[in-house]
Amino acid sequence: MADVTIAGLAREGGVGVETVRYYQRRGLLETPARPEGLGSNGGIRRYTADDVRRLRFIRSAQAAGFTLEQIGELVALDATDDRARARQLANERIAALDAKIQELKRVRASLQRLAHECGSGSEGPCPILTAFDAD
Amino acid sequence: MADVTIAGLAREGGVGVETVRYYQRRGLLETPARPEGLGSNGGIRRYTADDVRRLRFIRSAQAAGFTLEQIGELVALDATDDRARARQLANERIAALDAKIQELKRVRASLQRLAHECGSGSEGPCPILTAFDAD
DNA sequence: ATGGGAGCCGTACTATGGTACGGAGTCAAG
DNA sequence: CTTGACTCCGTACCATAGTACGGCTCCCAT
Repeated sequence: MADVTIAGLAREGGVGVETVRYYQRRGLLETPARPEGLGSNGGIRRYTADDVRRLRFIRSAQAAGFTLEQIGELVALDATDDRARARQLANERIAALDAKIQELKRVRASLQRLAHECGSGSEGPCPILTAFDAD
Repeated sequence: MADVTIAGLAREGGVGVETVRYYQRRGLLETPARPEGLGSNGGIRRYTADDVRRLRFIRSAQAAGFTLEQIGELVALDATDDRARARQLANERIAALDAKIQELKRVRASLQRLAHECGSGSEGPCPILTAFDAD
């Protein structure tokens, strides 16, 4: 993959240009040096496959429930060899994910019950407000 | 359960007083009339078990991923008998939950792999930035 | 009778994660 | 040689979901 401009990077990462800039401001992505001097395209920054990888990492990590602040730590960590810290962060997140998954399953069951109760018959209100009562 | 003041309601719902007020402003909770006239406690509003139920519903629905706006619709819906709409909202959310649960499981697996790779050996960085690459 | 804690209310501020805007420079095509 | 697309940069604005603040009233205990 040839180096790309910020728009290309954004496209590869599935985000908008402004979001890339925002991540740069947050320190999650680096801002490559502007090529200066003659013969340079008007100082347009170029991004590498590495930047794309980083950006995709950010999106996945977000999906995993990390905040941008935590992601910043992870990104920084990648350059170090503090395996213990990396493991710790991962394990904390796994525990949080497990809890979250359980919770989502519970509410899913409640919604299923609600949909079912609202599905049979066709009169009167269905008990929305009590939908989660057995949780 | 005797009727309670706003602080009691908040306590029962596991939220702060300010949050209750916020929900009232959003129209998710009703603001009971202030008892006026002599013999009334200085116009302090009282909340019922029904309000507590409502508040708890809001919290559960939030956990289910509904936004406050959607929750507003659900609460309003409870008073009607539009079963179809209620079912629709529930089913949409179930689908979204299923997707979310799958996604969380995927990233969980990635994190597990990351933790594992960072766990064996104790030298060099672990490949944080590629942790999600197989997703 | 007085001081503290609740309640009431409006308004302002916060955090998170973006999204938009305006001006200036630069490049390529028509 | 102008038009349009894109970059760069700073700054401002947005939505969501709260959280805090200050001023006022009121009741109860000391």
